Amino acid sequence: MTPRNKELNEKVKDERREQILSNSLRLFAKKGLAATKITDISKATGISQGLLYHYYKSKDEIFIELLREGYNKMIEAALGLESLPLTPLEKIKMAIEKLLQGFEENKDTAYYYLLINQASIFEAIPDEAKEIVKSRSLLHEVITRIITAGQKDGTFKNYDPKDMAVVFWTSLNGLAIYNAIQGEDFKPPDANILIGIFIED
Amino acid sequence: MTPRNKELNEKVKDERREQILSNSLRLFAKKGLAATKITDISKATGISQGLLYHYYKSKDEIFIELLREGYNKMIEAALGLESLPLTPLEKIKMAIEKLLQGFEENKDTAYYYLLINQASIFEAIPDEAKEIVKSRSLLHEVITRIITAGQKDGTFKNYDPKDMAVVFWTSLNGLAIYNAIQGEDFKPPDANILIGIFIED
DNA sequence: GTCTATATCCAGATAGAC
DNA sequence: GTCTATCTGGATATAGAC
Repeated sequence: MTPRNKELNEKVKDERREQILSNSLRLFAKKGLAATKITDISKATGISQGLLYHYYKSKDEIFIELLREGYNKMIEAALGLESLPLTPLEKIKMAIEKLLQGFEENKDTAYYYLLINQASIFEAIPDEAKEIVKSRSLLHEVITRIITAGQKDGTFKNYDPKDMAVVFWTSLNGLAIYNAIQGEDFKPPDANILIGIFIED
Repeated sequence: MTPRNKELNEKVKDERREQILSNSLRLFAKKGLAATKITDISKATGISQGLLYHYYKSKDEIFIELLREGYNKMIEAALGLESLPLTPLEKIKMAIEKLLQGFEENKDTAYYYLLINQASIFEAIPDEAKEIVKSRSLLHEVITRIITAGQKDGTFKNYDPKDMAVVFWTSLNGLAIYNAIQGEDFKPPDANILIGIFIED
């Protein structure tokens, strides 16, 4: 086998792994880890159940990889947002709008939220998954910093910034769930309603 | 067997059923329907696995009964709130405070939320459970009516009342989830933060 | 009513042929 | 790489003894 073919094969393998991940994300989000059968995933991907083990060594491994992926995306987005040359208010507005828009345009965004929720709430998930969700506090910290800055410059209300960050995240999480439940019927609420948490308008 | 004994036996049976329900609620909320094994429930209740089938004919039946119970409690609470002789603002304040307080004092309140979420999100739940969660819209309608009244009397902001009801419910739902995740560490955020969704303060 | 034993089924994972 | 066949374990539900 020439190096060229080797490279091509690797690419094909990666693509197949991508397909598996993508199908698993939807299934895990809509059925939950325990209720999603390995055959559900193989059927959705159009391969035999045995072949799936050629790409991943267990159902848990797929779940963990997706969870890690989801977390990384969120943390990157949060840190990216924080570093933009914007006022705190503009940052919060942008976060809310981007997320609501993301929910509407691409179901994957909301699916990742559902995965993280599962991993956070449920006890019966792999240890490695539990480890990943512990980093949740990082996201709270980013938002808390932005809120504190917004209070310093006088634009934000003066409640405990940690409380405000909790309300911020739990509200968006609640909306992600609502979006997943509504499916195609989802219509995002006016972003200004949520911004009322932070400022007088 | 005298009627007196019959009555007593019925009572004992009801109590045992109550214990099973109570343990199942916690387990279903924390592990999910699919990952909760019938032996988990019997162990928690301190009875043999076989005996459980004397009280309920399947795991699904227990789940459905709990779901129905949770819904009835919420709808009763919502309708009760609506009929109180209070202003719309007072009603909303009361709803938020009572719920946050309920989350803190009694984990069952949040567990019911988690059950309803599972039933709403997951596809792999019994048909009868799906039917129950369809009545969710009733709760939205009650809050929408209160919001509309608050807009008429000029105290509430003038966004689409349906959007505001969505934000209201999804926020509280998000907080219920957060509470369940935090467990004993849960400290409810200042209720006034949420009230900022509705009014200028 | 309560338990232990067991029938039945199904799912995760592996083995081996092509 | 891909499939079919199979092993193994575990979970639901039932049966039957006490």
